[in-house]
Amino acid sequence: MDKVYEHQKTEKNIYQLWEKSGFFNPDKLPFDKKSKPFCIIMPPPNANAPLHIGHGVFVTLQDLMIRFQRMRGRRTLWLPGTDHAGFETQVVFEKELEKQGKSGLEMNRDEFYKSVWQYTQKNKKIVRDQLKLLGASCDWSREKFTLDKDIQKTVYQTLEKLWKDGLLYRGKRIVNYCPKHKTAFSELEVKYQEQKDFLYFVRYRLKEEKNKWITVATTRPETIPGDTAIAVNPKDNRYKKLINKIVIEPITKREIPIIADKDVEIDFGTGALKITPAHDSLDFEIGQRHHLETRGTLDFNGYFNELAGPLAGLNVSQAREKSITILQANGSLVKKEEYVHQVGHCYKCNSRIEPMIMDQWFIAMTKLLPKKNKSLKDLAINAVKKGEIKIIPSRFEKVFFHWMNNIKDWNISRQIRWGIPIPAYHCEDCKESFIQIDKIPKKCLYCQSKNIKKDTDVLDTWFSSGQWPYATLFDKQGLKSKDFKTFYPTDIMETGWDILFFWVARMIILGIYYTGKIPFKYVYLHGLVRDKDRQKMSKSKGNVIDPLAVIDVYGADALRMALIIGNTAGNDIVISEEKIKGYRNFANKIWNASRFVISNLNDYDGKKPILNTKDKKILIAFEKTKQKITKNLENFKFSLAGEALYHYFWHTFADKIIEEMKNRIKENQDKKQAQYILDIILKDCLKMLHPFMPFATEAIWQKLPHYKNKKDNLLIITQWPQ
RNA sequence: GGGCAGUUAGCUCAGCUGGUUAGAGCGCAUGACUUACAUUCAUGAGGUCAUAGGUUCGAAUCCUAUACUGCCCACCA
Repeated sequence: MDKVYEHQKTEKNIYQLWEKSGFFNPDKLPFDKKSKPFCIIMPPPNANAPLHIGHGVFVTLQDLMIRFQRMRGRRTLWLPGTDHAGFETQVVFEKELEKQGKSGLEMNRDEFYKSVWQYTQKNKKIVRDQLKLLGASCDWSREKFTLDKDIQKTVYQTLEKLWKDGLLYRGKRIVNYCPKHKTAFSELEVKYQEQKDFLYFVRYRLKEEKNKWITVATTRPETIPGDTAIAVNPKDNRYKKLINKIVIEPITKREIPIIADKDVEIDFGTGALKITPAHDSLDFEIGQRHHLETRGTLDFNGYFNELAGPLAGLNVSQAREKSITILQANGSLVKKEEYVHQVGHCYKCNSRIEPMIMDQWFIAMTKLLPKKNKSLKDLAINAVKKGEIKIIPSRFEKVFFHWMNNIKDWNISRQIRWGIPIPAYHCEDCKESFIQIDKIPKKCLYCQSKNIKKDTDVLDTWFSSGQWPYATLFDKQGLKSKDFKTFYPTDIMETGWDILFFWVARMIILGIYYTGKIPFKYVYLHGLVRDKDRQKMSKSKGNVIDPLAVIDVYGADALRMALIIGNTAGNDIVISEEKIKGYRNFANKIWNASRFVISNLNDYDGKKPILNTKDKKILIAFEKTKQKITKNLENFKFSLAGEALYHYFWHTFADKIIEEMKNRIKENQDKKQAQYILDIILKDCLKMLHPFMPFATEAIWQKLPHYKNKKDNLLIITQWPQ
């Protein structure tokens, strides 16, 4: 054995050794067929970029659980995959094109799709190689991509079921529209930011009485041409007499009514609210209640149209300036006040989100399922309430309930080109829309007209990844597939807390809805990785740690250990090069302690000698340590388990036990007992360290004298010390 | 506006179903090339566990306030 542990020499060979064994595949494990299965479906990384250090966290934690359970004799499946990541990938890809001086707009739809396809295939391969470098013991024979034919088929079947159950509808609603990306988003993709603006007080003259006015407060005077009413609270004594009167809108001089609605806050501004149903969600709601016209004055490129009168052709900020000028000139602007409020922005490009009315597909979250007294929302809430699904740490259950209780219908239409096309058709004659998944329809489902058009939108990427736990386990038999029967519900969903709503909640909803069963029993939420100054890692800050570079210098085991220790559920973790270096040293410590033990076992027969009290005490203390470590692992306390191992191995086993036995062996005092203790403890330590630091421990295991010539004797499937 | 978390050694954090002198890693100081390992070893310094009350025989750990810090959620125009 070398004097220093050299990971570069070892890691690749060891991974190949495992792969060749086939033991990543649960069907090939030499365990009893009746032994309990254990399954984690890997959260699919986006196939649009190499992995970053944050991915290292999930890979390490999941591989840790997987290896632990495999060693405990469970038929263990860790199913890998990648995500096409619709909008995200399109944005990344277009940036790449830009760098080359090209534009996605130059390509037609098919060309664009094909180019992005190739791009993701390339990245898929990179991601796969990186996962291997990290030591991920996942079953590559079951690898999936969210755009695989079978996955898409399942996604369509879920969509069709929702449609047939009346839970999928198309409707003109206010959506969050990004004028730069020209697509609508769900609530979750909107980032609210505090912004300093002005609150403009604008007066509208009453039609019948020349000198009477009603004043509203607005931050968006440019939307005045879209006003179709002024609303006041019916309880507001100031305005009671004005209800149902007509006023003149001050920019395009249209006549609009004053109406009464309970949602108007008496105390805010003047207590009178201008209603622009086409460009504000509350206004839209009020507009619906009062059957007001929706007057869309902004087009999808972010410019005002002819309905905006004098503002036509301007963008939002130009229109705002011009509207103020007009209002000032005709005496309608009473005053303006500085005003700080929250404004929605696109989470990607930070453009201001424009609430717009669009025809989109929505999933009804609160509508009752057929023949059931429950909605999709209820299904998810109940599963967590009843404890069928446990979220770790449990404080996130509160957050989950809060979000679920206030959930809105989910807009799953995206106006982009990369993704799973929505299998929907619109009839030009009767204006109805319908879903058809197997073949392209020739006629309208409702009026038999042949004048139908395909929907050009794609599905929100979370709609497909929301079905990941069952879609990945299905084969042609769907619910009856062997893998589905064996591994579903899966055991643990391990992911970051930042996608609890985006992803975890949707998996729970869709999983229970489609299969009738929960998708997983536990949700373990890890924290985000930060640098040593607690800063979020990002390329623009230049503080990113490239996992590959780290592995190259310090080894995958060191990186894994650094990502586990100090990492507790739901809390962000801090990582620095010094920390990784420390665990590189630990790997070397394990190597050298093992080297010493192995070199002193030449004349050891492996039989258990009679031990004196002192030696027995050493073994009893070790038993306790083993129990503590196992218990911590069972309870998701990975950091504590790792720390205990680290500390025991270095400061008890290496510093004390080896030192003592070294002398005894040298002086030939109770030598057999000394050898026995070293052998026993080393082996069990290697076993327990294996899920944390798989490469070094397996490499050492292969050098243990007793196993030199035996086939199949891999640490990866060795039984966990009891 | 609502909610959640954090505040423990110079730094990063454990510990928190209450119980002996409060722990780790890194850093620091001093001394060692002792044939498993200098990616090492030995020894050591360093904390009124944010503040103020309370419960208790006993609190870093439970309760109540307060102060910072961070995060999440929300259609007051």
